[in-house]
Amino acid sequence: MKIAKIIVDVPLMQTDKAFSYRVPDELLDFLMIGMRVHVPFGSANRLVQGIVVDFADEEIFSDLKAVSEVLDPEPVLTKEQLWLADEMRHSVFSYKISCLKAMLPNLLNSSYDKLLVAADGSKLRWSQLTEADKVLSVKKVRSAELSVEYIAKSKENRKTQKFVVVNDVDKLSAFEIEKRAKKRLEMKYYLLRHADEKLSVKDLDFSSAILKFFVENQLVHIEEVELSRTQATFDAVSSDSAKVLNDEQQNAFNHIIKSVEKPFLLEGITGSGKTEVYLQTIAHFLELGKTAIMLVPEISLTPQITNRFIARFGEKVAIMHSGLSDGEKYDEWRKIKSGAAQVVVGARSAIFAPVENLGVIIIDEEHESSYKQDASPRYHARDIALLRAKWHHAALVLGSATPSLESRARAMRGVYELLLLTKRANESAILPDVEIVDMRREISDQSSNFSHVLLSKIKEKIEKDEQVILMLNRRGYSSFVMCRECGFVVDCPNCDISLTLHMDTRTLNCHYCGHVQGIPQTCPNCQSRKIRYYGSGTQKVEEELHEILPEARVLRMDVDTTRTKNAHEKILEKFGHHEADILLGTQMIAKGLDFPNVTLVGVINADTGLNLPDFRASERSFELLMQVAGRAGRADKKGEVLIQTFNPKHYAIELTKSQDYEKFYEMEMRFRRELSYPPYYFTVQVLVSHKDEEVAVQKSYEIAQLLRQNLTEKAKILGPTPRPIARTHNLYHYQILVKYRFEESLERALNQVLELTQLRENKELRVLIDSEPQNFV
DNA sequence: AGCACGCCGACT
DNA sequence: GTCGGCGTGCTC
Repeated sequence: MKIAKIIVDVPLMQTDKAFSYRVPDELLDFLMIGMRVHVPFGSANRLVQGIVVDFADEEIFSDLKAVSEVLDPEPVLTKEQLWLADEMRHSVFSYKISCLKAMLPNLLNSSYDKLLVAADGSKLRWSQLTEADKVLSVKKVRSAELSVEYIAKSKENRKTQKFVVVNDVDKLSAFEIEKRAKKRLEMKYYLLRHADEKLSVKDLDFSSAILKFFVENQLVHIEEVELSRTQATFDAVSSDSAKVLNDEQQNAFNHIIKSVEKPFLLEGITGSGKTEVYLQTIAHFLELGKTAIMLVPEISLTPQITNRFIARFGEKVAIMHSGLSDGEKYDEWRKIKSGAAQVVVGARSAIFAPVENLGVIIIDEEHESSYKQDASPRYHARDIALLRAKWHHAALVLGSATPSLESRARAMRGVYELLLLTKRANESAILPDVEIVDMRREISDQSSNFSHVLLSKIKEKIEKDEQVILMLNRRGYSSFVMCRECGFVVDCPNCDISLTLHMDTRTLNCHYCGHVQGIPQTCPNCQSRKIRYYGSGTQKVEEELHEILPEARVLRMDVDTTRTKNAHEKILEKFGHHEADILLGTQMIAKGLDFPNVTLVGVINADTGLNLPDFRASERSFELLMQVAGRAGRADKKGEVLIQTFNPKHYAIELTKSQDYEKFYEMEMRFRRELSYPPYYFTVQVLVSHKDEEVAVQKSYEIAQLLRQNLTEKAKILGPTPRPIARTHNLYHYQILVKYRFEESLERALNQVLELTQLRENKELRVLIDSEPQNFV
């Protein structure tokens, strides 16, 4: 008997293993590892989706159930991907099915429903019943008036277009149609007139009944053609060809294509032409008949970037990002799977793209924390890339102007090979002048967001018809509502956090649990009418700018103005056409924008992110400032950068003036060493949540104790401490941070912690394990 | 999760 | 006596 080992789509600890099913005879030759199936599961035999991961001939279980249905004509997951899922599990502390699902487009996940079958054979869909009808139906099921049938359905769908094709013109013209059938006659002549055209059924001006008549009489047939949902992008881009590399670029290129011994860290200042190196590297591997994955942070996955790849590689490119609909993602996935696309450009999850024969993986802006998924499975794209590069013997390139300390340290230790780009690719371009403005000395109006020097520079640039980018650092910042009389701040009822003001919808929103409420007119605490908006949202800065410089045309770019599809691109396009003088935005304007006419970049508040309780606060601030500074003066005009700060002496800010990554690396490493943080130590965070604060405290102490018992004395266990935002979703959160170097039994100990949640007494306890956490706030 | 089984209290 | 409430345990 052939037995299939199947991982079922029930993400729970108790079901997190392969289940055995009998393979029915008719599927013996057909079923393969990596295919999706539907299997009966549980005492009621409801159908769930599963993935075949192995076969066996024997089984200790006696009466196996059989696979009900196979969903794929060929495997949707490769052997490599199944291996990746196994490898991933050592670090992500998630379920295997969750790892596998991360590799598949959403449309390949089944949806489930139930059918209620009456004695007369009539059927009702459970999901379409009202609550009252559901109660009624349950009773009828119990009295056997109705029976239940479980259904599972793969959501996959393809976009197609139907065309009418005339079978034989002569036959059609000879075919007699009664005179009174006016519409049919009309259609006949219409078809004869357009016999050599592709007539889309959708655009046809005749009813389906008329069309049916012609089909039934075999005068025409319907042809269904599959459409790609992402086709449109390619048409608008004009192609381009390789540029000449300077000696540094050429050197980097030569190294990368020569050896796959170890990963490369390509460290290049803004404008040093990293992208051109990427493009030519990919081109090289394509010539060898191999494929490539190019990862870009989600936020910079703009048409400006993707178009460069489309311009170079045309239809060989598949683009994957979160802005695509499920259908579009599925189409791109199939383009890759079938081999039609050989270059994948995408955000984090594109690291799982089903490419075969991989030649090179490139991770641009490798320091970006968004490469780590902050929901389960908590994988880091860099780790997956290392695994895939190993499997395929592919080259791996990590690129950045400001590498993460982890990567740079590995390069220093010789784990990665360091490749430097120190010159701007366009040699006439000069590095911008960076000036730091000490806001403590701005004696003027305390409430203003603008220093005198920044204002006069803005005026100066606008007069010269040049453009300005202003960045408002929103990290660790939000606008809230406070009463000037009693100091009352409007908080979320579920979370210990102040609500954020959204002027466009005129609501107060909780960014954690999604709670929304109106803006109060009077203070809920003291009834004073002096309840005001605080904080510097971009909207408020925009208003102030408008007041001071009424003649300046301002474009605002933040989460509020980019909510709709393509809003992002439209704003950038407008700015590029000089329809505005100032682009005011949050972090999102720091990445990858290239506007030659921008000669001034102003940072309104450099330090809001600096004091966050996160050991990477300095690193993040430095990266951000370096990045935004790179937006100034990219062409022949010299750029200027003004950074407003209350901490002018902080090294993360001071060192942006000289754009000195080396010095920053040195200082930050010293600090990391002193406090035993990465890259000197590895970290793993355990997050414990419970609706009762006392239980949360008690359980987190228990867990910390358990870890202490199982780890060596060299491991440092911090906490438990309340999270910076101690309560969200009506749950109290406590965190434990383990810092370690070599702990053989760590994985086992952490799995033991997870086992604790299986105890009945811990039913309401939530434990989350995050290896190498990126965000502590 | 989602379903069945089983044990207890409130009813025709 | 039975109906239905939810606590408990299992899923090849």
